[in-house]
Amino acid sequence: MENIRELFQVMTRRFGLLNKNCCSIDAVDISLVQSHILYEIDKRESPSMQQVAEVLGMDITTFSRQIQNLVKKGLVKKTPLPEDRRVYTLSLTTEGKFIATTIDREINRYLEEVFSHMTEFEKETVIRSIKLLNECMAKSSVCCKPIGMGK
Amino acid sequence: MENIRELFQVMTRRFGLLNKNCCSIDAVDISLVQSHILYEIDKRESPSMQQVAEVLGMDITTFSRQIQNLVKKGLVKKTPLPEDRRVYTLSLTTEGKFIATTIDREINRYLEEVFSHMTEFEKETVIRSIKLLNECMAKSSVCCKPIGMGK
DNA sequence: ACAAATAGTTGCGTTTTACAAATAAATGAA
DNA sequence: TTCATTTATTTGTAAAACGCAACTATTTGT
Repeated sequence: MENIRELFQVMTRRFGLLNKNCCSIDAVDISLVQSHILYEIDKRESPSMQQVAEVLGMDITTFSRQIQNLVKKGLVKKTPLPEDRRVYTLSLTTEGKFIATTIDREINRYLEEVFSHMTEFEKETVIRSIKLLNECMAKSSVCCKPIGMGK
Repeated sequence: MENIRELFQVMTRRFGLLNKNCCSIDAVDISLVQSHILYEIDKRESPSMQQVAEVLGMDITTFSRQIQNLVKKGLVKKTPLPEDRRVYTLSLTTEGKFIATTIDREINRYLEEVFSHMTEFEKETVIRSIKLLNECMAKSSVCCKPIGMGK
C-alpha cells in the first residue's frame, strides 16, 4: 500500500492553498494566520487570548501582536473579563464577522464543488471518514497537540 | 448537517501541528516550510526550483532563499541542468535524505497510532475516502491551485 | 500580607516574506 | 547571425511574522 502520509500531505496542502487564496477575495484581504484567528474566534464563545493561541499552536506573544493588528483593522474586539481582569475576551466586530462569513462561504462553496464530482453515497462516506478521523486524532494523545511547540 | 469546512479545518490543523512538531525531533531541527521543501524534493525526480516552489504555493524568491539556507545546512544539492543552464535541479544530500526519512517515519508512526483506534474496515474506508477526495480536488480547477497567489 | 502562579504585553534580534529589479541563459524572428 | 523576448533564478530592500526574555497587572494560596 502507498504511503499514508503522502495522502494527507496532498490533501492538506490543497486545503491550505484554498485557505490562503480565500484570504484575498474582493473586500477581504488579510493574512492566512489572521484568517485562522478570525475563524477560531467566530467558532468559540468569547474565548480568551490563551485559548485561541493554544488551538492555533501559536506563541502567545506573536498572537498578542496579531490581535493588536486585527483590533486596529476593526475586525476584533478585546473585552476585559469582569471576574478576572487579567483575561481578555475576544469577539468579532460586525465587519470581522462579515469577513469570516465571506471566507467561510467561499471555502464551503469550493468544497461543494469538489464533492459534486462524487456520488451522494461517496460524499457521505468521505464526510463520515473525516469525522471519524478527527475523533481518533483527538483520542490519540501522542502528538498533534502543541506540546513541544517552542524548539 | 454540520459545516464541512469545520471538519477540514480541524483535520488539517491537527495534521499541520503534527508536521510542525516533527520538525524538531532529535537531530532534526528545521522549520516547517523547510520540512515541506525536503518532502517535495524527496518525492520528485530531481525537480527544478520552479516546480517545487509551484506545488508549495511559495513565491519563487522566498523559495530561492530557503533553498540557499538548506544548501548551507548541507541538506539539499543544487545541480545545474546541462541542457538548460538557467535551471537548477534539486536533490537531497545523504543527510537531507536522512532527515526527510526520519520525519516521514515519525509522521507515519503517528498516523498508524491514530488508525489503531479504528477497525481494519474503517481504516480502509478512510484511506479510500482521502484518496477519492484528492482525485476530486485535482479535477476541480476552481481554486486550490496557487492561482491568485500574490495578493 | 505576601510569595507564587497566571494572562497578557513589550523589547529586541532573527527569520520569513514578497515586490521590484537585476542577471544569465535560451528562444524566436528578422 | 543578431537582437528582442521570454524564462529561470538571484539579489536589493523593506515589511511582516516569529519567539525568547523580561515586564506589568491581577489573582490565588498560605
